Amino acid sequence: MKSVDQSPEKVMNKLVSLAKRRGFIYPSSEIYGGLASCFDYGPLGSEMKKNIKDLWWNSMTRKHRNIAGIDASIMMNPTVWEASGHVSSFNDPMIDDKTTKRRYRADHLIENHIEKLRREGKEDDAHRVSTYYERASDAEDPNRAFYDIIIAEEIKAPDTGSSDWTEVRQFNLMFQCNMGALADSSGIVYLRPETAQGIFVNFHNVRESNRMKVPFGIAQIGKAFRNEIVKGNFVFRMVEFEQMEMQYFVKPGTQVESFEAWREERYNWYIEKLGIEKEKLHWYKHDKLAHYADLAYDIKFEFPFGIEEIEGIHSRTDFDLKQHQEFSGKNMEYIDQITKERYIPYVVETSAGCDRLFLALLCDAYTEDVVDGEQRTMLKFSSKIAPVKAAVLPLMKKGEMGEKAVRLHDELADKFLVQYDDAGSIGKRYRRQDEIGTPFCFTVDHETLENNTVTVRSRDTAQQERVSISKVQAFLDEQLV
RNA sequence: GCGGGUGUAACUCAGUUGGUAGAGUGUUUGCUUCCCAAGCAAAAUGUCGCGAGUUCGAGUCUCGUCACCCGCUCCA
Repeated sequence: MKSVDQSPEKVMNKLVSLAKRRGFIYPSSEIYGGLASCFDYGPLGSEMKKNIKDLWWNSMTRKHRNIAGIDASIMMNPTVWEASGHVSSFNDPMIDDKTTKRRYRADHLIENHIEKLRREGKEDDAHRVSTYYERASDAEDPNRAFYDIIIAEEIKAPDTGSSDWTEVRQFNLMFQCNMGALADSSGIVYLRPETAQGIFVNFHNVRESNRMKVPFGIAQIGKAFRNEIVKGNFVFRMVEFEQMEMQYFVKPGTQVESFEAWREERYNWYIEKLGIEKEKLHWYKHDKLAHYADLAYDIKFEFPFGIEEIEGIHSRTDFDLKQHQEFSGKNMEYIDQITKERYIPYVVETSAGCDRLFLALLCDAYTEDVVDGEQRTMLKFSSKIAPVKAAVLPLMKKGEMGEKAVRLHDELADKFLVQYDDAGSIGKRYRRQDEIGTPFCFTVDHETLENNTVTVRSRDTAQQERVSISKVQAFLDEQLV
């Protein structure tokens, strides 16, 4: 009964409006017109996100004796990002051609132009442009200066010959900010574009304090920031997002074996722990590898807008630790005390997008069906991730039913997130809970007053059974495992 | 980034040739003593995305801007 007959935009629109109406996700700073690609988690959203993170954290740290969790700072010594390659490989002045929609490095265009002039024997022109170019690089606004040269020299795109230029913009995926009161380059720090580096720089700290032996892992949940050019698809691609990452350090040569083991474990987590439909998960093998990787697979999910990545499992080799050894001058080797071997460990990374997973679960759970001839909207969350675990509803709010229901609610609230609702007809209250994915409703009714049992109404089937009021907590305990 | 579309109540939307803002749903309160969005009565909620301009007068026309959606493009 999934709404497969609906167009993708329809489903996404419904999800976005449901998410806002019921307090899962709001646009950020909405009263000021919002901010591109930023969203806030509301009361239900933040509870659900916490459930996701707790599940991940427990299965990745507590269930593994050789994995420890950390929470590194978002801002780090800027040299970290030089070592990781983030500064050098994505910090370029770019210019777009509006007609051909191609993008070029502005500095490359000018350098090529100078070379071309030399080849054509126009040494004077080449020298002149070259002088401008050198000055431009040191100018207060190099982008503007590059742009002025490109326009003045009528530089055209090398491949298309077109020259319908936009402004020159600095394209850096990292957000910069200034630490300290002075806004000069000396105080520049970055908001981390990935959480992984916080783990790598703490390799020895964690190994030492937790007496870790290879193979071991370090896990972390935290925010990362990317100044994306393309934003959109609700919370799928945000500039501020939360990663759930684990870096697993292994002996060189054993990385493939470890990689396969993690692939299997991570895939199964989605199906077994989160209850995502297997048919909606897909593997994607990277053919083009990032500079640090020797093997990379993504777990993708069938969103209404396409099949997109929710987790990457990458074999990162010893690239990161090696880089940090070189840039920091600190030895990043691991010493095996038994075999006396010394080596820089290889790393297998599992990196999941928390917000993407949130969205995947929302999409996966969205269901429209018919109960007694009436259409209903329901979020069929697994009970572990459902934000509200149960609702307590007095059939009638006045009198003894209301009092008993309040007592039951208060009792359950010690342990579970439960809602109390006495407004409107009982049917309407069930539908309210269906819409936010609450697995169970306990209704205090006439029979409760006679024999202290309540009606348990289950979300998925709308079926009812009776359970003793004293056993409600045990019932939930059992159902929510 | 480019092109197209959209923006009015919490949600979905209407709003005529420019003349002081509407509906349905939802929410709240009361009644109804209730097991799947029932009914009756009442109420609250609006920077008409934002800013300029034209006009005696702008939700409506013009320009700019922001946000979202679709397509393309890009993507460590």
